[in-house]
Amino acid sequence: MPVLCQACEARHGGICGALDPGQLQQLGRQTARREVAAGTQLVAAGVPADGYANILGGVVKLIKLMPDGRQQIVGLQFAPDFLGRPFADSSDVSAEAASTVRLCVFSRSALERMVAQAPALEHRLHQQALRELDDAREWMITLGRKSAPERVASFLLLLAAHIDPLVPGYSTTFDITLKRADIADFLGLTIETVSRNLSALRKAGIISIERRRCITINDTAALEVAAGR
Amino acid sequence: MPVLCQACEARHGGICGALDPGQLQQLGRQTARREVAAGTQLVAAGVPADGYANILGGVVKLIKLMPDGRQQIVGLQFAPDFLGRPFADSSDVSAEAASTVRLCVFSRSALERMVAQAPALEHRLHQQALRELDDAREWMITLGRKSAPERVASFLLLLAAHIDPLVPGYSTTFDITLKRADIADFLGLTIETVSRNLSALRKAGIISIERRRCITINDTAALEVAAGR
DNA sequence: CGGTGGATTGAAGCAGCTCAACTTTTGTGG
DNA sequence: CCACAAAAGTTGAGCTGCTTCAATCCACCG
Repeated sequence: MPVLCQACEARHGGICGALDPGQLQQLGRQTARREVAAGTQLVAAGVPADGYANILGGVVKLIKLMPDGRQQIVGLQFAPDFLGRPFADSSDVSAEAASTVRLCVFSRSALERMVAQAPALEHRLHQQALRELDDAREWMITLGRKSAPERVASFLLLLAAHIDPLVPGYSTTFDITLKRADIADFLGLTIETVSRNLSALRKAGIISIERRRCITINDTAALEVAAGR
Repeated sequence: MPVLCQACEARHGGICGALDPGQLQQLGRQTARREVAAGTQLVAAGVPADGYANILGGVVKLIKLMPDGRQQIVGLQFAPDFLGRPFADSSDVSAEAASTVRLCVFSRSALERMVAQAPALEHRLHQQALRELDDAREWMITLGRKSAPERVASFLLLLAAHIDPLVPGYSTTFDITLKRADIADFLGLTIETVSRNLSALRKAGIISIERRRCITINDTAALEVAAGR
């Protein structure tokens, strides 16, 4: 088993966990590690994608754009998520690195070859699609029915839950990788409203903020209440 | 091939399209047709589901509920969609018939047996999950970034596109199966705002409304503009 | 140390909500 | 089949929470 894959699989179930050592080695020969800077466009909506990737580290934004420029972040992806749209020439969402992102990239044909050999691989992809569907629907209630304070609290909990794949449950101290504008686009709010509500949580003592990017959650239970569940 | 399945498959790709005639017949022996009234709970969130179904006709609401009673409809399903959460004991969304719904129901074990025999069946389920994911993300931009008038117009277009699986593109005349309260829960608005904006579209001549339930789209292009794309 | 981009804070405006009255449709029993 | 009740929908008026617009602040970097 390639050393890289060991590190990758140590986390909870990347898709490669479906492969046996031989298959893993075969795929390993067709993959490349890459590190991209924050802001890099990884997938362009409507443009045929050249390949796929597994996320080894960092945060990826999934973005949908309206013709007039309004935009909505429809999902965040973290290690060890699979990045790309299987079985389609192009995706209708764009993906952009929100932080420095480490990727394990491979071609479309390489993936298709592996799927043909290992049906369990498609099962893993299917499971991830179902998980993303659950996440998307969970976020729909946030966008449709929660107030601004509840949305901001929900966002902090979501980030705390996923930012470090090695920490089970919530991380208590972490960097918000996203800019305020990204948070606003994720929450369906304006940057001013996001800022005001972060300040409110800070003043309430529920969180602490250092240097505007580093968050400490002082009271997880209170934050959950503030998030509306 | 069972006669029932012919009618079902005539529509665009229900999951059974993945089966050969022999497999179809085998599955056919383990299925039952059922018709349920509007309002019937089909899947309860968090409760182990006894089985799955294909939708043969009607509209199904997928609902998420907050502890304090606020609710959000996170999706609508139409024929020939598959209903249920594969590979999980329970779903975290509830499903309820929004109209009289005709179903082709089968047990969990029946589905699992067929999946084991026909890998193409899982591929179909996977494709539907990806389609639902696309739909959910498309709706997230509606919830997060569109104004009330845009949301109402978007809803009418969504309904027109799916209400009759035999009509390609948009139906021009159809019944809104949903109550105003359902529409509000789908759009993240109140019933009053939904009502006002339907009236506005009617006064603008873009749609006509008869007996409060039957909609005619007079100007599809104008409705698309009103929907924000 | 000064410049730049992102973040915060304040004040005013407005879109959608709440509350309330009324209308239309649907359902039920005589 | 009609009378009546209940449910669903519409419309209006006032209010609230988020946005908009504007000024200021702060971290980072040459």
